[in-house]
Amino acid sequence: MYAMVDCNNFYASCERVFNPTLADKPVIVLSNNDGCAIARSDEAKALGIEMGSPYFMIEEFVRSHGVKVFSSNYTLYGDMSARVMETLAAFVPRLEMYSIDEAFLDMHNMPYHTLEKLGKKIKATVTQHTGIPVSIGIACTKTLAKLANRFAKKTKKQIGVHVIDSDQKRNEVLSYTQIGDVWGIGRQYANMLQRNNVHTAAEFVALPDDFVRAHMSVVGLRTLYELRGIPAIEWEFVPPPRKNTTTGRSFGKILTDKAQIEEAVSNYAANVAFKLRRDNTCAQEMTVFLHTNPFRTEDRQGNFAVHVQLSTATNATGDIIQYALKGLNLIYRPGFNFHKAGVTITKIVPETVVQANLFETDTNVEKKRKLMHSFDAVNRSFGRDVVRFSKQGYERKWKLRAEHLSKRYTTNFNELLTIKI
DNA sequence: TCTGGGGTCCTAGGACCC
DNA sequence: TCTGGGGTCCTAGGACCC
Repeated sequence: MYAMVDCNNFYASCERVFNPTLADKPVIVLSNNDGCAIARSDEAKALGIEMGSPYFMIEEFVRSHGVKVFSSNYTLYGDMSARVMETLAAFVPRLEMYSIDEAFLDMHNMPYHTLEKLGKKIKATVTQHTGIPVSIGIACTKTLAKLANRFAKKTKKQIGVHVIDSDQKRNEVLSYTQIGDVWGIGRQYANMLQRNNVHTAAEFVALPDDFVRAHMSVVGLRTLYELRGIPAIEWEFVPPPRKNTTTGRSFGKILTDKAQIEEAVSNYAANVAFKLRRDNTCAQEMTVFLHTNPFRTEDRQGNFAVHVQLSTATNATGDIIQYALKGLNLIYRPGFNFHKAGVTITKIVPETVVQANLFETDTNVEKKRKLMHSFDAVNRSFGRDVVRFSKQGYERKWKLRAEHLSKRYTTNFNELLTIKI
């Protein structure tokens, strides 16, 4: 059996933990650049604020309804996530962290009649340890556990736990679940299925295998089996190595000036280099991209990208910045209103492979590695990037907006929660 | 003025090889 | 009538997830 544990309205819940006055108030959390609403408390959902609503469109509404607004504070959410995961891990032999706010728990060998009770215990303990409310679904496949989780959230809010341990309970959840709410079935497939008179998960499981294979490939077939109670999606207790990694962002405002774009791209490159070092990997190939804003229909549009081969795989910030700027130089055109840029590492290799390369000609490799090690250590100790490369600049005209940022309560000594007594 | 960011997997089709 | 057959590798595009 699989338990799917999912934090309710995770980002909004994190903000509430450190500000109890928000307890029953509508709360939303905005995406990078304060662009869209990406997390909403139940109260905010009840007001009709949709997932992904552009903030500038709902700003008036939000103000007049007393909705509390936060910019994304990923440092805080990441740390809270680690605390939730740590709590969950104590209950089971193995756990798969599926996303920042979700985990599958291995409930293998646990007697059916104890599952509901255990679920409740897990939920209560997470609340006690972290203050984050969770919902739990338990079933014999991952996809059914996901559905059970959603069922618990929607129909058993107070209990927050639902176990599918019989055909009757499985049928109940399948009939309840709209086809588009099934894990693995997105908007395109939901539309296609509805055109074929399939509206619920129960109707979906009755489809012939051939139909699903033909219209939804083997991925759809896996979902079909999973809903029938046959496990078809493997455990991933150890996350597989990344195949690519991106740092790309919208600028805080439109940029046309090459020097400013270079500064932004240098910072994205530095960030990507940091991620590589954190994972003990190096970049072998990268893509640099530069986009205009598709919403500004009055502007001339252009999406430019170039693929860059690195002569030697590296994760040194200086090297990565150099390659990224070389790429940028190839794609930059004057006369466009640029809005977003980024660096994607498209071929990642383990650090150890690079070190073992007999044909390595760059004698500075070891020196650079030590330099970057100290570089990271210093920045880590300050909790921000105090040591920087000159190309990263200090003007930061491209910088993101974050006008509603909460504090990093759990990871920065200068931002601890203070209580007046 | 203002519309997020970061991933994965599968398939079809073309290039190329013997 | 009848235009080989069987592979591999790569890429672009489309679908999905949070």
